[in-house]
Amino acid sequence: MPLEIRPSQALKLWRQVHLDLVRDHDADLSARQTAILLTVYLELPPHTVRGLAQQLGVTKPVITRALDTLGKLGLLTRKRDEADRRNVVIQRTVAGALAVERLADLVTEHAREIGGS
Amino acid sequence: MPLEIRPSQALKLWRQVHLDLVRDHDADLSARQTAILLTVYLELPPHTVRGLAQQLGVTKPVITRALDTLGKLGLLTRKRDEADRRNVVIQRTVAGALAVERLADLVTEHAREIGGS
DNA sequence: GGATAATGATACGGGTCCGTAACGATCTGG
DNA sequence: CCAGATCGTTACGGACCCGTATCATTATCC
Repeated sequence: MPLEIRPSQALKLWRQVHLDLVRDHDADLSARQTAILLTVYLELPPHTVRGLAQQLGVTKPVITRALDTLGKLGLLTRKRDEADRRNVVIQRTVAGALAVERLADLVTEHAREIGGS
Repeated sequence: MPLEIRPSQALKLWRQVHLDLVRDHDADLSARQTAILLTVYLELPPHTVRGLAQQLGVTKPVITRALDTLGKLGLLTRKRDEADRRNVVIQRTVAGALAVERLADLVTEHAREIGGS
């Protein structure tokens, strides 16, 4: 059973959630950073720099820098892979899980408000 | 009739759309820029710097700079208000309307894909 | 008309991010 | 064991954005 949503509703939803994110002084994440954050929290581990770069279609330094920022915000951490010490494994944090959960609530709540318009 | 969506679906939707935005090399807009763009295209004109600053809860230079960027991308333009020449009216553009429409399609399409999960 | 208020833009010092190119560390295979 | 491949990070010059304070322009009101 598909999720029914019309273009006009989609835009209202997108706008309202972004307004909330901005007004709550949640860090002003870019589209790239958001994509990385959600990929780490929704897809099965392990997550590596190279893997994320491939999934997003960007270069590795872009991922490294985004991880610097997201790490500074406490939304995730890095750990050396002991099996193959060339790799770095990106791990979730409590703060990151809370932020993602909060985003989910924001979206669902605004979706309910919008309703049939 | 409210728009039914569960938190897990909301997150999947949010991630998929952001992944598409990143992969298509659509300009990597921040949450603030997105909020401004959608406000201009969804709310009734006229839009001013001061009005947008109030709605987003940010200072005026933030709006000015965002308009610089969005203007450079061709997504909207500024025009002096002839009635009160202190004001600047933010106007929509064809390219901006297309980008917004494309975002709407992206959201609706991914919503359909996600369905009952 | 002249003081006051309001609007949007700009200056500033500091931080972040960009893409390209190079780098050190680590693994792999002959 | 050592050349080559692979991983993530860093260096670099340039562009953008931040928040605060200030600016020029325009309108208002006595």
